Amino acid sequence: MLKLYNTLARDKQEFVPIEPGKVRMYVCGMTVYDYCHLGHARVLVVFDMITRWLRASGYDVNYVRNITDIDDKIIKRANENGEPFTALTQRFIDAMHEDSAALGVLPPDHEPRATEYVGRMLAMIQTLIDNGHAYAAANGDVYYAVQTFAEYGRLSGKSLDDLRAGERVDVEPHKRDPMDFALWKAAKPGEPSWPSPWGAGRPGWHIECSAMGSDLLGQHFDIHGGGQDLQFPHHENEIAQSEGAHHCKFVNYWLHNGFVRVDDEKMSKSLGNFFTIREVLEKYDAEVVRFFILRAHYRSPLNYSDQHLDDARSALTRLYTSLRGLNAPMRTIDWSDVSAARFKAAMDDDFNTPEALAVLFDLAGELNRNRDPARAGLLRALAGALGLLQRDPETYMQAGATGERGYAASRIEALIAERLAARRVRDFKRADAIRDELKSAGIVLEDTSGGTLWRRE
RNA sequence: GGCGCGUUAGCAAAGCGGUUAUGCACCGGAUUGCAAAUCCGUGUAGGUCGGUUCGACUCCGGCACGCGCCUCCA
Repeated sequence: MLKLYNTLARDKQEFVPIEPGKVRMYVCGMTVYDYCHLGHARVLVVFDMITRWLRASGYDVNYVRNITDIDDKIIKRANENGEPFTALTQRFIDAMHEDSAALGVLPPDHEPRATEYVGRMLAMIQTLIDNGHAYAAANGDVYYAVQTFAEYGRLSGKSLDDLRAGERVDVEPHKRDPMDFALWKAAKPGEPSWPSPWGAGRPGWHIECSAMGSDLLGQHFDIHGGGQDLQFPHHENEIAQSEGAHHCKFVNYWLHNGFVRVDDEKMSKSLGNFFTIREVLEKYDAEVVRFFILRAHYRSPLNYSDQHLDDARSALTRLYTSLRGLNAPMRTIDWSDVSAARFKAAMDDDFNTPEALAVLFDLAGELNRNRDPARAGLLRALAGALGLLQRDPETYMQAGATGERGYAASRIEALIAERLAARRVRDFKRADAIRDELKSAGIVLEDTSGGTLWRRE
């Protein structure tokens, strides 16, 4: 029985899908004006893991992750670059696809772009006006009137009074209430715009997700996810828009992943303390990064540092080491097996990946003691549910070893052969010199009964 | 100021009202020509003060510290 922490209920709840056997899930994706950083990597990996686990649990999942390809920052950045905004967004969409593929993130079933849904958004805004939830202001903006939605603040646990009393609420003369938010923004000169009944303009950020979600998944669906920072105001506003327009419950379960931090501070564009995915992948194997993310529970904060990545690499190497030289066929998982059952119990408990990984390490230890191919197959199959351990062990061990400062595989093999010859005549001085030379190049040799294996450090 | 979350060993990170988490690092032993890997073993925890309990890291309360949201942010 799958239980998940629902932000809306502030508690773990048993997962009951709207339609038996099916899960409809929407996750807020990226605003594409720059390369994705590690915070984005976490959303990608976490909801990929959740999708994989739901599928492993037998659900038919329809996973939608949108792309915001029109907004203030995109326009600003495109103007700075002197390029059409569409050229900018396409470039970063391509980059995002590269990054997520590297991290082993499966493509979502649908990846709608905001600019493709403007018509749908306009219709929804009109409905909100008709329903008395929205109003067109004199400046051409259209706002949502938060006071008309009684539940406003329920998701984030804030009351309108508290919000208004907040220190940083700016007063906007066209709004009836300081907390009202824009559904449609009137175009300023030189900005990309779409025609509308309220004049040329472009959609507000929040209406995008309401429109895309309801179009692809229906007015009421199972799971909505995203980073913790989207809880307020973005998701709060989505609820107000969707329920205000459709008069039915929007989403049953709200899932929010924790932040990636640097020195105990949130990693973010505005703080400037971010590391892009591609930056990190220059130094670390993508699977190590994925493992690093899944090592922490998805709702906990995750501190980024080279030391933690090094640590993750050593740990992942232990798992791959246990599979070395074993023919581990992928099989259907027998969930009645004790280890498999432990793994399932952990994952069913709000996707407890740290606990699930502990099961994998126990299996690795078991394999090191007893080289049983069937158990190796189980280890790989369980890890596969997390998108891990799917490569050949030697491929993983040797990946990234031949770089600028590394040695080509052929050269390593030649040196190993030379060392073997030296060892045969008990010239250990020469043999050790070769090993030291490779060691300084980041290559570790391991003499086994079956010959000498090598791996990058 | 309002609302919320966290504090576990050297580092990272879980479960659990009483029984080994797990990983990295470290130490002892086995193995090895020496290593590496692996195995066996030891040690290192639960911010602080109080309460509940036969018994609390685990429940309750105070305090301290840290973090997040209240503004674009995954």
